[in-house]
Amino acid sequence: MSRYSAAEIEANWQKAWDDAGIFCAKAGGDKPKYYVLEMFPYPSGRIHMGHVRNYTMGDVIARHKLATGHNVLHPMGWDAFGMPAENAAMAIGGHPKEWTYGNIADMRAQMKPLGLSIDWSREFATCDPEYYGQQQALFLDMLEAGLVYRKNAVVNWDPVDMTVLANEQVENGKGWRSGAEVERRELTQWFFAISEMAEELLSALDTLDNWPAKVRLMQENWIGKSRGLQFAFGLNDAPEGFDRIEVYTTRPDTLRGASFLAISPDHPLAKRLEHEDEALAGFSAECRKGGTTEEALEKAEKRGYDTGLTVRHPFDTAWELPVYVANFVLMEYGTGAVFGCPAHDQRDFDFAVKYELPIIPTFLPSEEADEDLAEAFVPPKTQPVYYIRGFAGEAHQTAHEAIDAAIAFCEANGVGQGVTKFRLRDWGLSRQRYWGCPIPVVHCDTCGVVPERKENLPIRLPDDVSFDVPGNPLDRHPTWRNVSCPKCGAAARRETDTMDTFVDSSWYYARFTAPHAETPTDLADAEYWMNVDQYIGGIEHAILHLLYSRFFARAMQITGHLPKSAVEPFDALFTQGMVTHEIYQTKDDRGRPVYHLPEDVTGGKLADGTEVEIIPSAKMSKSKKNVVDPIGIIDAYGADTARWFVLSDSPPERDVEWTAAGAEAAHKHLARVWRIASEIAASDAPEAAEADEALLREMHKAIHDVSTGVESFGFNAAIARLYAFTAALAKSDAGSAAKREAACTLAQLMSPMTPHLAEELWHMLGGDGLVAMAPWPVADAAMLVDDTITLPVQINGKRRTEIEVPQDMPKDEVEKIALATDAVQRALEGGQPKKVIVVPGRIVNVVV
RNA sequence: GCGGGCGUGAUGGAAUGGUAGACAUACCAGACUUAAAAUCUGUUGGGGCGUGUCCCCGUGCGGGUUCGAGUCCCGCCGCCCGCACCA
Repeated sequence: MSRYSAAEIEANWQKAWDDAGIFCAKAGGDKPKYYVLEMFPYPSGRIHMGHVRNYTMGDVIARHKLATGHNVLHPMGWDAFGMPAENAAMAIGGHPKEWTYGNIADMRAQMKPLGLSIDWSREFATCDPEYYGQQQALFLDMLEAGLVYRKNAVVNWDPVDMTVLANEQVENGKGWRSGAEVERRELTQWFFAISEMAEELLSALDTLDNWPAKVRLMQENWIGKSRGLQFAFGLNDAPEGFDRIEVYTTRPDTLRGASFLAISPDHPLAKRLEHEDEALAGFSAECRKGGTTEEALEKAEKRGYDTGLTVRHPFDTAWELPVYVANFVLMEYGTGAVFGCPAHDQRDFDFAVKYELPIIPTFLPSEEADEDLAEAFVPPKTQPVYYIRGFAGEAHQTAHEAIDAAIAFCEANGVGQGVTKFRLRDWGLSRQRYWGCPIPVVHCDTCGVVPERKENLPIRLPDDVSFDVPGNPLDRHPTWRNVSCPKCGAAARRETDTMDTFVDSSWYYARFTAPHAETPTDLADAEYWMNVDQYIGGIEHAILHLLYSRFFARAMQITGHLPKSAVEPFDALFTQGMVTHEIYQTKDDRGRPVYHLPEDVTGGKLADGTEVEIIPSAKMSKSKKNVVDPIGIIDAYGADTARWFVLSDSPPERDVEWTAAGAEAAHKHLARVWRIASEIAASDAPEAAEADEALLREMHKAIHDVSTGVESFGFNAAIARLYAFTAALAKSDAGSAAKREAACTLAQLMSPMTPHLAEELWHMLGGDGLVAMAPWPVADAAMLVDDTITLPVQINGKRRTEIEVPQDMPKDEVEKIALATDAVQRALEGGQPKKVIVVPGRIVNVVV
């Protein structure tokens, strides 16, 4: 071979790794274990650059850990249930199962050429009956433990996908997948009791030191803990059973400014009143119709319906407040009833103005401030305000202090009690879909809901289904649902709902530790491999997947499927950025945008010479046609080039822009490294003491910086160092022995990023065995510091000159030399310096 | 509205409070070549003259702390992300 040929090299070395079986993980042994996992892909059929970046990062970690003497687990699988398979079946015919397994085969074939250090023997798809059968077993155990239950609830119904969605899957009132406006329906559904663990899921966030603060914060906000007062208003002329209206408030300090009570149209009292009040029924119906999108809510007028009823203020039974049914009160949060304090909430203020209700301030910005407010006075959180109707007498207090005082006052006077509430709702898992894990229960007319017997698992999805009509094919299957009751043997019906696909991905990491176990997990294997030491994936899973997984890890502990040590599933989390690309656009004759693929654009022009408009980089998407296919890049340059490029340039947590020029440059560099190494392999230059020493120093600095970079997700910085080391090696006058040593080290340092080229270099230079298994080089601390160093000399904090001094020269001597320099002498003008700061090895600063 | 993050050359970006712009891209110049490609070498934040191991300015804007601030603090401006009729 006379030049770098990725195609030849990569296939060979992949085979060599396979033959040696070096990525096959076995529990046990003396080495410390290391479990690195990237979020497994949905088998859409094609890998994209985002996958390449994600899996390359994981691979760098995995290979580095392998080389540093760890027993590494690095598995891969498929998040294979879900809507797209059914949509494909509806659109192009065929069966979701065939579509999915076909896609998995295609994607596996596209992924293999990347040369990832994956233990493919552990591969599974969540749609394998062996996997979802164990998930059903897990479900039954959770059912027994009271972690899953059934209830009648108002749910989010996606009219396009014709299924229920979890709260987490509704974004701005629209289905996360279909984008359709979500409707409210009342259905009997299965729920995971995640809200029972709210406090634990919240407080344990503090232990996740190696998670991005942003993700922890997002989860904290999602769990939404609040402290407030729950109390009741007494209702005058109450219908039976409604003499007390429960209210929850986080601002009990404003209770003396209350001027009305507002209840949700879905509040039991409102529903009761509807029967006798037609106008109210009409009002409520209209409220329910309104959309829940951000825009709709923004525009929607805050409206109320005066029920004519009144409540008594808890502090003064003679003080009566009107009761409204209002369109802005949610039944889902708190108690479905709120008191309005117009003085300190703009919405309540507007409401009060509209319905001519009193505006009573409880506090003011200062003692001098006017009590007549032109708008609501919302106090700053941390600054004290002047309470005129407070609970600690008239006082300057922060809202925080006042709230505590109010709760204490109310509790002491028997008006309600302080309570903690969470925003987190239970996770509805029922989906009215075919391509998901069947919920293993049976409905019996006499026994009710009966869990399946474990020996009947897996409850397999039937193959003979059709998708010619919308809805759930399981529901209309002629025989599948007809079963006998596991308890009494009478004719019964199988549950036709399947599980939310987020269930599948909530425990797969645990299954990887023993993918063929006859139970969901094997405790010994789980004990050995868990927790995942490093998890890598997109920030888009910050809430849903990661919160559900944290819940499942706990649930699996309770049901005995994970050891006590595995409370949190993921010890460290890294969220990587996206791969973006410029968008190329022209306009058609009606002025509508037409997008063009990057490969069709050269120098800003199409093949026919038409200029394209270049729109700034954005996430690669089919609709904008700014997609670069990894397969094309691997064919043209090889996997190592693609891997090198996605790691260079941008820090891994940020987006990286894919450019043709950048990919080409990456390839040029790899070719250069190959050339330099082959020259070194062929040369027999004599030793050159000084140059040899200089090169070895460079080498040890590179070892240090690359090791640090790889360990701290500073891949771009590690690569920058490798560029510099390569340049130093190319320029060096060292003898061939020293050069060979340096080149071998270069191969080792490059091996996590460009494993195939690294093996080739290693082999070419006479390295022993596989570089993948060679012990990672260790930097010699003595070689990291030069004997003489260049110290910058500042005058009044500005760099003016520099001095060469021995590395270990005492401070006072360094100071003398610095003061003797021309620049300092000039600045001193014969006088004495006011102060001299010498930071050893860093800098000298002379203050004149 | 609430919460968080970011702002550095033409571009992506580097910089434990210690030489701002590493490394790469792009551009320009040179070597090799009949020529191009490939390869190699060099220059490139702005300005000034006195062309120097020179001086001034420079990390969104304004202030502060410090011997020293891209980095820490306060206040603005801009962009991005998350949450949101949450009581």
